[in-house]
Amino acid sequence: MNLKDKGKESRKKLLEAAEACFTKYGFHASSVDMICKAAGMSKGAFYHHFTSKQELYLEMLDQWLKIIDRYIESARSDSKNVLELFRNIGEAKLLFQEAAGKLPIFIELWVRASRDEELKKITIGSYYKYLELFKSLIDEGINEGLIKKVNPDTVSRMIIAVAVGFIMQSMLDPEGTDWDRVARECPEIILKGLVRL
Amino acid sequence: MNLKDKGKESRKKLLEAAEACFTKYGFHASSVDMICKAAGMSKGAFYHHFTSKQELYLEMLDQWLKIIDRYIESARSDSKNVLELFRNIGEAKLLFQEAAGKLPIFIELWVRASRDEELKKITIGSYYKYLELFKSLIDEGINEGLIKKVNPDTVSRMIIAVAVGFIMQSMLDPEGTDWDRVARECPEIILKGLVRL
DNA sequence: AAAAACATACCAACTGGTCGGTTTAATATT
DNA sequence: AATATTAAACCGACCAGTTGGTATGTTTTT
Repeated sequence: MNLKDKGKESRKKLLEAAEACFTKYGFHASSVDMICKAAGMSKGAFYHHFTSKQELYLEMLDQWLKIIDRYIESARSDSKNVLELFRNIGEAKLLFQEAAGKLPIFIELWVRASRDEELKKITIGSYYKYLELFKSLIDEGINEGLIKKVNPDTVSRMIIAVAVGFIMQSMLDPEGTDWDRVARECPEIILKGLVRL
Repeated sequence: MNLKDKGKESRKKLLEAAEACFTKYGFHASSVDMICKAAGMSKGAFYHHFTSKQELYLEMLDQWLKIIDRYIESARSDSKNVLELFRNIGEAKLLFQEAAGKLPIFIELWVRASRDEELKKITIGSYYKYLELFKSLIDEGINEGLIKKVNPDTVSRMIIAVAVGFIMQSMLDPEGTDWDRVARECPEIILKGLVRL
């Protein structure tokens, strides 16, 4: 293997080891030493590839956001209209299976971001991206007559709240219920409402 | 002032200082030294009143859970039926004003609890308490014919998801919208649904 | 030979917690 | 009322352990 590829591979190994540690123990409790050992490499290698622990964290985050992007994009292209999109997002098999292990990191990021300006900028950037996406979808739905005349801002934030809230709960109480089922049923309830007419 | 009262007061001062620090910097980043300085006391005093940083944290948490209890209780007694209760909980003036500053601690607790067995027991205990409360309320609503025949587990977890999700968002983006308004409008939307009939 | 990739020893800063001693207030004794 | 005794409240120097990060040297590929 040539040098460049070896470097890339080491970088990847470190990133994967870090991800595993962060998931298990959290960002702070995962020391650089621990990550290095988990990756089977030395501290020198670590600081050869990354300038700091935070930088590695940001790169990890960046890769993760790209995955979410792809996921949303695919849900979007699989859907004929807004209602179907919501149902497809709720399907969330990807979110609760493939990426389930990474969710604690995501939540921890959110908490850290509220106190770290650098993280906040990045996180809030993505947050607004999805917020605006949802808003425009709801607007669209309203114009098409599919959705009631509601405040798109409120509803968008509500959708995000539900998603984030489920992640939080599944983290605390993973065995408490069938989260796949909850994620499946929930969009339908939001769309149709609780009150008996 | 007598000794006993002086002790209680010091304890209180430490708890308040700790709460302020935890809110601003988080549990980990708030060192015992920092808390002591903020309280205007010494480390000796700290460890005279608490056996560890964690113990203080747990006591703070305990007091906080009692406040939430009182809040839920009052919303409950102010409501004639289930639907009204949901609307009153959504009112949430208490939640987003009086206690707004404490919310980051609450979320951080949640994240820490997913990794700390002692914290998890306590947190999940409260979680189930409210979960069961909501479930029984929804059952009641279904029996009364006010609410559609939905899965009470799903809906209960959805309600908690919305609440927690809003807290998370208001933490990251406090000025992004009128969270009071969102909290007011949201229960109505959940009750009535999004789809135009 | 040059440069990228990696290893090892090391450090300054900081952490939660301890410990011996001092102050202060309540109580018992004279 | 004055004094001695006791125990809670408090202080701050100190410790052992850990951390992120550095400095310097070695190996490996180009």
